[in-house]
Amino acid sequence: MRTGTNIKSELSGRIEVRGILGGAVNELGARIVSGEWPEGGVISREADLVEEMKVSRSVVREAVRILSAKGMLRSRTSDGTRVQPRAAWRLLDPDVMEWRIRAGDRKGLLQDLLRLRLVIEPGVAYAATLEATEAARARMSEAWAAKREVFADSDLPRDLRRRRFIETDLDFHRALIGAVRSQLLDQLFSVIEAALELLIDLQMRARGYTSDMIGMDESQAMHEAVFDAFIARDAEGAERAMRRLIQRAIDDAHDGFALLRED
Amino acid sequence: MRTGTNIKSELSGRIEVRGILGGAVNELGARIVSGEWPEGGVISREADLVEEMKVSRSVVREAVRILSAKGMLRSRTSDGTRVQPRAAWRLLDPDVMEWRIRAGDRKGLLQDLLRLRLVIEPGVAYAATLEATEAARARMSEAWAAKREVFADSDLPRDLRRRRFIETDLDFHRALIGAVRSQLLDQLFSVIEAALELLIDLQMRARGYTSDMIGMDESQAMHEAVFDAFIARDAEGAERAMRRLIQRAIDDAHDGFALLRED
DNA sequence: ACTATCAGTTTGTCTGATAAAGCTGTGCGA
DNA sequence: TCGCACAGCTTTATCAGACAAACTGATAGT
Repeated sequence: MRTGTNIKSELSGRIEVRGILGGAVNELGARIVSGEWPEGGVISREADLVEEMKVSRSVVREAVRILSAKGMLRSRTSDGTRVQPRAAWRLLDPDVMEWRIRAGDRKGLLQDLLRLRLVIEPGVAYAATLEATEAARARMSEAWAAKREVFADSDLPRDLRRRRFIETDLDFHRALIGAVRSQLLDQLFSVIEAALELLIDLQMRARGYTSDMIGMDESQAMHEAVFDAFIARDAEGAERAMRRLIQRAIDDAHDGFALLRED
Repeated sequence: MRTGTNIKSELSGRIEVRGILGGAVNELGARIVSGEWPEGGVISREADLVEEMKVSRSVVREAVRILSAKGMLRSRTSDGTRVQPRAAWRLLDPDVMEWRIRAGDRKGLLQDLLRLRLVIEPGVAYAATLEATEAARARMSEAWAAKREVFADSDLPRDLRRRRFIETDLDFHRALIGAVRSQLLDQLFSVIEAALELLIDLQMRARGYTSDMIGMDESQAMHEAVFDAFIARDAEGAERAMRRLIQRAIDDAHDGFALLRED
């Protein structure tokens, strides 16, 4: 089942794009986020795109439709197809997210994503603690037990342990979010999570090493605080503990990215 | 500029869809959310859609592409075009949101949206209080002053006052969110806000009356508590006050919807 | 200065033909 | 009997070309 590597090549949740059209969509999407055309500016005419990309007009048109559906383009007869202002883009769409991540400005995106998590997850912890059903409480206990077990198992190979640490960590957060029972929240989190995963992965590759597990102990203790408060039905306590946890992740990420280029 | 009515006919942020294609996209989108085809089931073949909708094959294909870009459909040669599971739909996309709202299950959607607000906005208040720049603090003060002025001005015609009350209320929340300086958060909120607006509007129409201003005093006092804590840089206080505020809105909405059909 | 009109540009829509992908049943061989 | 290669069928994918419609900007007439 598992691929044997924890390297993610693509952000999950994306639309499957096969064939010629898939290539055209990705190319166009990448060209747009790259800033090849300014916001509000017209892109190449259909006829020109046909030549540039060596595909038929129908493929060009369908690709443009897809990008338009994501808020990135807008066509009008005789005026051409224009790049929409970024504020109109579906920034939370996995495809848009991936193009942006690959196009650069990873630091800004990372900050934005982590900030979003910092804003949302404490509230999630609060609401989950108050509203969890018995089933949800049981699921949380399982997730915590699994996380704890992996943490304690020092016999595991370093790499496998690291992978399982991340997996059980994600599952812990997912279980908490699941307790709130909101489709919108589930989806929101899955996009944030996938984007962070890709971002962090690219980051690690760029630095040419697999991050070690420094800070694991603190992280584990902080998760325990969240879990304990959750079980004790202490919503405010869970909220505070979660805030500390995310804040620490942000500090770590900041340190990690500090070595990088921009800013 | 203003239309003279505060009735919203369409959710803001939607892709502009003109012409024949626009009609086809909306029809197909509506048919999908209506459950005409089960999740995972194949929809009509291209050739059949051409007949059903009386449009050309290119229009059908472009419409399908747009819906696919929103995660609602997926096409494969020889297997047909299938409705994707709801979890794959871009639920936060304004178009998808509008189709869902119009298709029914308004109560479930309203609950989900309000729950999302309840989870997010206290965290927003917390982060905004900590991170606001001087400019953001000034903007908040303006927003609060405007809200206060409208509230105090009992000379305004009832209808106008109500409208301005809602406007200044929204602006208050927008100013707070702006203080966090996150594009993703801005966009997330704008979708939630637009959806709630449409939902509440349809609700009021359904009940055939314009909601009066009962509860305005309490609402105003709660906003004041948020503002005061924000100004005093009391992040936890702002968070708590915001939570009370949203919770009350939820209770009100629940009362309002209680008269309705389902559940 | 203003308006109606016309020519030109670009996307929108329709049609038909062919390619490619994927499913399904058939029959051959072990 | 089981499994597998293959052929035929279904459906979407891609290409090509023609004409329609929407909009722009220039121009001519008042």
